[in-house]
Amino acid sequence: MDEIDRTIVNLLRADGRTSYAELARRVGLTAPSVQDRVVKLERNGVIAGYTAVVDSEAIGLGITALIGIIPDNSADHLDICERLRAIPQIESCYFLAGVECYQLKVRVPKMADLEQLIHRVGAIPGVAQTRTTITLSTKWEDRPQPIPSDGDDHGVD
Amino acid sequence: MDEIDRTIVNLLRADGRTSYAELARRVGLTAPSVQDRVVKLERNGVIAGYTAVVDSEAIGLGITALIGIIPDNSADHLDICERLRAIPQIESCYFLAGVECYQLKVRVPKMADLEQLIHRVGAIPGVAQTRTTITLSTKWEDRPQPIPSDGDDHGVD
DNA sequence: TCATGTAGTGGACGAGATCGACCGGACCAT
DNA sequence: ATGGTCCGGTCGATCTCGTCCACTACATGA
Repeated sequence: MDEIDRTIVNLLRADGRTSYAELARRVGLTAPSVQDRVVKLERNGVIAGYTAVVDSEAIGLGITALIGIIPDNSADHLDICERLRAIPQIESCYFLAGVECYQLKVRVPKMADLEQLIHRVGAIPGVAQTRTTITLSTKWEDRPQPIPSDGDDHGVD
Repeated sequence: MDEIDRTIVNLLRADGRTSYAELARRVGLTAPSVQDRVVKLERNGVIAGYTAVVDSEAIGLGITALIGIIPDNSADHLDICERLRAIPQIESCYFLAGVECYQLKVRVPKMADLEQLIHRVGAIPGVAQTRTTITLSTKWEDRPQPIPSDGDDHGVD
């Protein structure tokens, strides 16, 4: 994970379809060696994959909400987690240090779908209470920040 | 936005580097017509871009936190938003319906950076209070859900 | 009936991806 | 010092892919 790797990762975060040839020109290497580095970054888990960034409103998922979950004492977190994962509308799921020990980011087409979703989450065994907040607007989302160059490889070779 | 477009978008969300030739094979068209569709999806804003999915821990951003902002009465939201945007560690920013009218998702290398960040956000004029929650683990994040096929193009041609 | 617009096909050509062979410096043990 | 080995890179050949353009099929509407 040297300076060149960081540059490659930053370029691929800015445009995930950048060709190896273009990356090579940017970092001053040839295409095969850039490809070699990218393959290694993928194998090491630094690059987990590539995805198209889609406007959720344009595909009919106009409503975004955050749902906090307060568990009861009997909560089996493996089970809760599994049941949450089975709900496709939950795009993100964080385990938090706080009373609300999960926060979900969900997207649905209509308010009725959100209501149904809240009921479904609330019905999961071990969930004592949920607290839902509608997002009025998304100012920005998943903006890549520059990779810190503190030299440490953080355990990933 | 027909069934083929939805398939293309789903394929590109699953792997943003899928070639036009491969997409063409999957949807039963030729590469040029698939490219034509993708270009239109990009122009219409359905596909906003492409990005590499990076493991934040592997690049030294091991700490994720959620920061809620409670504004005071004098809050100038355009100004707040602009100042928040200038902080690179804030990866996402939602405007919410609630007492905490913003929620930020931030990533930093170390706790000391988080502390500094909280002070910086708290010092923004119009911010009365912040409430920070550390994420102990990310169960999953930005999982793409199938595009609802309700036929409506949602105003985007 | 005939223009017109839309979406797709097929071919051609340049660019990119990918593989194997080779090169040179760093490191290590003899 | 010498030679072996590993690592990362380059070079060249080949195959695939991207991209442009001309042509076709089909639905729409005057």
